Amino acid sequence: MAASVTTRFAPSPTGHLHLGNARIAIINCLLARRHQGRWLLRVDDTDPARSREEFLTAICEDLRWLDLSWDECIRQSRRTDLYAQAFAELEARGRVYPCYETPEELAQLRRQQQERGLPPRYDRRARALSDQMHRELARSGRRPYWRFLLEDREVAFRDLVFGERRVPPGALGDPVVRREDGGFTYLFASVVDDVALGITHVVRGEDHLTNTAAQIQIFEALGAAPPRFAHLPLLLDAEGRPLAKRHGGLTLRELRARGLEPRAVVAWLVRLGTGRSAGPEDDWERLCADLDLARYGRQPARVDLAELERLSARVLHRLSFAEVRPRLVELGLADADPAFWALVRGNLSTLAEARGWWQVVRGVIEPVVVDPDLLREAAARVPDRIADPEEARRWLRSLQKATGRRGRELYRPLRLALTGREHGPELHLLLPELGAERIRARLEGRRA
RNA sequence: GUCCCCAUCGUCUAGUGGUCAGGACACCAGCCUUUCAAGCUGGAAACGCGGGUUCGAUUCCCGCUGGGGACACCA
Repeated sequence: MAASVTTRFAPSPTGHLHLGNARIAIINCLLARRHQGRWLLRVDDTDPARSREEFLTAICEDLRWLDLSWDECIRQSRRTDLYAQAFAELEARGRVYPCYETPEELAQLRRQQQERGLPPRYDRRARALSDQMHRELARSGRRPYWRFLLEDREVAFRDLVFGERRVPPGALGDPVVRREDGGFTYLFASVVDDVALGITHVVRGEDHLTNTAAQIQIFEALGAAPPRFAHLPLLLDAEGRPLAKRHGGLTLRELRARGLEPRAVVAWLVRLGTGRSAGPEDDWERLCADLDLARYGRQPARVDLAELERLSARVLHRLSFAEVRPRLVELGLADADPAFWALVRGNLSTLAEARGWWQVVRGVIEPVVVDPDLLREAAARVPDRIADPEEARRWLRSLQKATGRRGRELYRPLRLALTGREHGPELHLLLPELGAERIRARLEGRRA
């Protein structure tokens, strides 16, 4: 019954998901899971002009990348019968009315109102049309578009993020619910679906906040109790510009291409705006357990990609070999083993960097020689085998004695020769993985 | 243009008519360490501006500025 929670994520397939969309999706999913409820993917493809199948495919792919799985996928384009039925109900109750203005006329009306310092709002002029005129318009082939007749009363509701909201009568114009082409608008279809699907919590972006009062009236006109609403402030980029106005850079696809860990993206997005920071230990259960809509602030939060990238690296460092194995295979590292992963993971910022280390550990690299004398000495002393870190330590200590070098003086040249890099795993852990042959060759400055 | 929301360290935020204005992430330093990372310890860092109200405002009110959202036969 009403004990359960049902939420939905309602993207329109008109573009790729960006961080802001993803945040809404995740929070909806988390809220449902937290209450053992249902999370639905509702595809808002009521606008045939802008919706594209390939975007839907991409959206699903992106959600799966984040490891979000929906209980059901609903496509609004296949539910027009349902909307028509609800529309007929409203028509029977006199809550919708036909209008005939052209887009140009409406634009002109808005312009005139603005010039007079008035808010642009539909003036219900079509309500004044006589039956006679309706007949004439119909005969001339004009098809109407339809508006929902708002009641002149205050609408009050409590938003889970924005708090008590009161929308005075007259603050809103009658919303369009059906287009001239017969299609239903988002505003209307959304309500009908929320009723039909038993949505209990509508969590969406702040851009929908002003729709809410009108939608509440539609819920009520349909004889349904409105769900709970939570509107989250939109996200801004590092420069403080709205994400939606960006050309790119912050879509999920781009972040994935950049090598970010999906688990980091999820945790970071959920915590953003709450004052609590995300850590690598924040798995799904943890995020679920302390989700609290009331903790989100009302001001738009900024996206700091550098922060996300840091978190991503820390998440990566904790992944087990079993978890990354399939991805290593995808990277062409089918032979990678647990020892390799344990050795290098702490030095990665993205998984793709493992390839470079694979070259270092099991492949061929060009040594960097900065201290030939030292390296020659070291090469001459490489034992036949270095089986484990303990033996490696012993050898390094012996080198210390033999060369009189210690600390950085000793280790930096060795590291550069052996790995070609300034930084990396600790040498005593690395040496056994390299093997004596490779070590000797690289210390001698040979490509190996 | 009209309406709504917001304004505290770099960032996300907590908070109060009298507080050492707290935390987290980032940052800086020290320790540790063969490097990086991690870890530990310490440090620097904020109440947008102008008026009120008040014995006293970061807190309450007004204005300004700034930011966000809405005002589509888009969603």
